[in-house]
Amino acid sequence: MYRTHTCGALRLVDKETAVTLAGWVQTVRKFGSITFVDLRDRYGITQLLFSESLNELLEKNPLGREYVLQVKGTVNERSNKNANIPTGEIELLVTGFTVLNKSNTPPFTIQDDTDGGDDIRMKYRFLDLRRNTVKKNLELRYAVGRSARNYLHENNFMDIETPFLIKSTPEGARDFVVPSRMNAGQFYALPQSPQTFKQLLMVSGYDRYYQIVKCFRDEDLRADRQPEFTQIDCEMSFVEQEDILNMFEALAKRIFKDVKQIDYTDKVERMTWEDAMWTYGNDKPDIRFNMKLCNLKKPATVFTNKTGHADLIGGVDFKVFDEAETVIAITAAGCSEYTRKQTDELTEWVKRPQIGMKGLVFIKCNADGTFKSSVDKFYSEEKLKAIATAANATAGDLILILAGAEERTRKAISDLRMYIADKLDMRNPAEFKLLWVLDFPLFEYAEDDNRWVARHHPFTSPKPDHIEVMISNNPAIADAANYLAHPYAGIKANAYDLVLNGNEIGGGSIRIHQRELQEKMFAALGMDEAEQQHKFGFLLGAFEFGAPPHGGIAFGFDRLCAILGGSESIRDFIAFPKNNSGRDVMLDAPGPIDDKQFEELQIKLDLKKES
RNA sequence: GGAUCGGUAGUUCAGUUGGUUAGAAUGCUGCCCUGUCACGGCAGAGGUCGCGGGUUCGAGUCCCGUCCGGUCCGCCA
Repeated sequence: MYRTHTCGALRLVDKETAVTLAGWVQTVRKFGSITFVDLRDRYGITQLLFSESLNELLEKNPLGREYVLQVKGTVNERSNKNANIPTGEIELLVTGFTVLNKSNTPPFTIQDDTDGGDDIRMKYRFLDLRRNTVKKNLELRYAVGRSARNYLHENNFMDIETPFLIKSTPEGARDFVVPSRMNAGQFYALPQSPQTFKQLLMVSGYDRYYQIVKCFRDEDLRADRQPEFTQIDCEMSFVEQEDILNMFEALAKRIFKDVKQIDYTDKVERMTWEDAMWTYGNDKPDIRFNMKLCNLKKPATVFTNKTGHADLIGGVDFKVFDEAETVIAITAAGCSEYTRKQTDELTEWVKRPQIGMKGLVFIKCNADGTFKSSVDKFYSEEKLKAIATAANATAGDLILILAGAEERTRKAISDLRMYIADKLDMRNPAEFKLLWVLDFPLFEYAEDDNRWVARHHPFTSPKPDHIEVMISNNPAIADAANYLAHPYAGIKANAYDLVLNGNEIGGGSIRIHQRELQEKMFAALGMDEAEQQHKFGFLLGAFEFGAPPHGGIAFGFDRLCAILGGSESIRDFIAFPKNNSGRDVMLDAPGPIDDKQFEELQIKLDLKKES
């Protein structure tokens, strides 16, 4: 038997017990003729005490960092206790030991506050994973998964595996492809999600399905995006949107409870996509803080029932505003005392290429009720006051205004809102606030191809009221410049996103389950009958054999874990993540393959040269 | 596809207008130390300054290219 206890198990009640421990040497502290060693495993750290009698043995078998050690001894009450660790009241008085394996000196220290940078830690990820901080993240991930599985199991969901080797359907994200040896010249694709399979499972009658499953997308990466990532993938039959929202906000609450011991009793707020875009300029707003947008001008299009305060800045006062498609203000509470340097910094921030605005207008609402703005020479005190009232600003606040093309300005002011909120510590990492965003547009206009693309995916059903519009209109876009006038632009989907603190953690929809509507949808996306049959014939066929009404949702598991763990990056919540370029720096993957492999695949490599 | 920041000791970093022998901390090695737990003290080893080219009397420092890493935009149904 290698060990009788783990390194986190022993307490004062075990005093005098003879035990055997095994683990890794964390540190060796030689202190004259006695030696302290911290022995570490997954469960904790136990201090070992080597007395003078063992010095000869220690000289023959020296110990170094990360050596794998088996020790026999008796549990001893410490004379100096350490309140910082659970085993701090005891130590093991060593009677004998065996070095099970030696170790090279690790390239970075295996400690919470490691001296290693990301690069070296990823290269030696197996050592990084020994660190407590990384281990805690993986434990959190395991807890989230367990909580989700328990909840879904209790609600009759059944875990069913779906295949990884499937067919490429270049709609949406790029597929990772895998060549088939037995079918020379043909390729599998790795699934971007098990979407069609879970729908087929609904047709098969497995009315509540879930899977915690890897998905693959060959797109460029970010701190919160990996080429292979994990979803909590769910689908239900005989449900309406309301059923799904209730079922899965309860799942989110359950995870909060199990993992963070948070009783999320508040009702989860709901907001239409239009309201989210209008009020926050963003389809995944962080609603932990207010700072709503004030549209100073009626927007050109997009919104059907929204009007801005056109009268406040209409006319011929300030050319930049008068000519801009959109003018939007936000109020930074209590910032009227910002110095020139601080406002300049904000201006520089919005002028960065990533934001891409030409400038920033600000109005200081002074404590005495007067105003000081960068547009004083264009606007009267009365007008500034009217703007302040509209922007919900009071004395002591700072109003920030961006103007420009609608889409860009909306995105910029939304980014600025988050930037200001971070600056003012309005995003409390210990607070969690969920939000359902509903009624997304069904279609998006793809300028490059002058056609419609599915905003969510092509299996999403339109709102019942909008089905008629979809069926009775031709999807062809005659006037590309005025695509928003096309009836399809206004069609809303039975789709919903679950947003947590400004992050999309889940998204789904009520699906199409009738062949005719699905065909119409494919046609709207520019697929003719032959292409539909070739790519999705199996699904269209299945819909003719009693497909029930159904819908579902998928949660981004890695991202959810990162948010619950208080991190921006999902990499620390994945045991073996890829880097920014999609490489595994530990394996040095991807890499070339042998000529023999090419031969078996009957493939000849002919890389296209860059022009 | 694009923007931007970085690459100097095992590791994390500093390195001034280009100027003698490239530093610190930590880790590592040796010696001393019987209550440490970020132990302490003394001594020591450790560098193709990512790579290639250029400018210069002289390049870690300036220029060009390239590779690698971080972040972001596009992209991510």
